[in-house]
Amino acid sequence: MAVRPRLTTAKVVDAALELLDEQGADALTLAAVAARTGVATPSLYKHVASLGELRAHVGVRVLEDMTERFTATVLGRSGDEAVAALLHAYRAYVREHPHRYAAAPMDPLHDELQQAAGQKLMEVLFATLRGYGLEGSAAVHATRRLRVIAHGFASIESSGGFGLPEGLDDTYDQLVRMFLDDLRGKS
Amino acid sequence: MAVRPRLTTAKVVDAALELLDEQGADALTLAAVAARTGVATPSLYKHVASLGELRAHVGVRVLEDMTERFTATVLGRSGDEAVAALLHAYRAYVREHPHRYAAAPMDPLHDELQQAAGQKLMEVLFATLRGYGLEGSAAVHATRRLRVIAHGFASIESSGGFGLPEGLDDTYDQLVRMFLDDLRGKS
DNA sequence: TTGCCGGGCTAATAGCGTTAGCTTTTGAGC
DNA sequence: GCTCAAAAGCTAACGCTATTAGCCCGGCAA
Repeated sequence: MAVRPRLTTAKVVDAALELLDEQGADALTLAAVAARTGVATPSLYKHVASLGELRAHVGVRVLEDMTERFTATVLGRSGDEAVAALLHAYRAYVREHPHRYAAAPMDPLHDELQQAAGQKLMEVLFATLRGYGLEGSAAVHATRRLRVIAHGFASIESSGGFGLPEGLDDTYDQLVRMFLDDLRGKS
Repeated sequence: MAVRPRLTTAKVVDAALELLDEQGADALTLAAVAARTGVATPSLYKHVASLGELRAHVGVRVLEDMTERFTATVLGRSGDEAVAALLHAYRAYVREHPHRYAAAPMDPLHDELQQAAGQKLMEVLFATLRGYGLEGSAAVHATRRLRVIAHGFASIESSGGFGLPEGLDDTYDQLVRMFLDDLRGKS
């Protein structure tokens, strides 16, 4: 019979991501990944140290995915236009892949495996705020405010926390404008 | 021998909250709750329908707890002072009880059991914005922006997502000021 | 006193992550 | 092309989880 191609860590993570997208975080189980990759559950341990490590790998993929999207969005833009585009791209990503976003680590810098991917994503956010003349800690604070708005809104929206979805676009536009006004207002 | 007092749903939830505070969400297991209440695991089902329902009850408690704290904070204040106090109380609560906050439902209005508690908490936020002359949907948007800032910052901070904790107070102050400026800026 | 029923119990099941140990397959060196 | 070691699969098993079924005791009502 046809020999199936050997399994790799990357393929395991692929399967995990599919499962995550389709059925949510609770469905991301080693048994399910094994079934999808056509292998017995314990065999996965040849490619992944534990469920926790698999989750960490998934987190890295999500961070990379976001970095790619946001980089493409911001490229060729600057100033208010870039910031607004970034914020809208952030929200759009979470709407398209809610489970994926929920699986993204909030503190990637504290994990050996995720540190590099986290750093790159942060750099995109940081770079988008270039051109506002922010120096030193002011740039750090501004990046944090950006994250607070993007993550705050997206996480509440994606969990249905806003009650009725009515007027959510307006709410987000107001947040974007608030942030831009704030950026311009303080040196 | 001394008859131990009978178990009630409230006591089960009490034990669950203790466990949550002390050891985090993953430690909130029926076995652990049973051990703490001095009962066999299946006996819990006489007071709680499932682990999911227990979690929902815990969520209600957290919402009520927050409502109480925030109400006390806002009472006797108004305008910018009230809003700033509320935002700082929000952050303080999450810092004091990170696991508890993480167990709070983000969409309480969509759950029969949690709806009332969620409504009350929202009313406190809503009422705090009284006096800014916001009418109709403008008040809704403003409340949403408030939530985005409070939840966004608190959830990132409590999961260590800001990297170094340096200057976090300043970042938060800037967010508070940004929100207040925004409130005053638009009618 | 009788009987009911609420709230405890034990036993059992299915599913999970994980480990141990065996077998098969693969690929590199002679 | 053969050999042999390492990589990668497998089955069996363990302990933990939530959950269900069924029994039993003790208090309260008729």
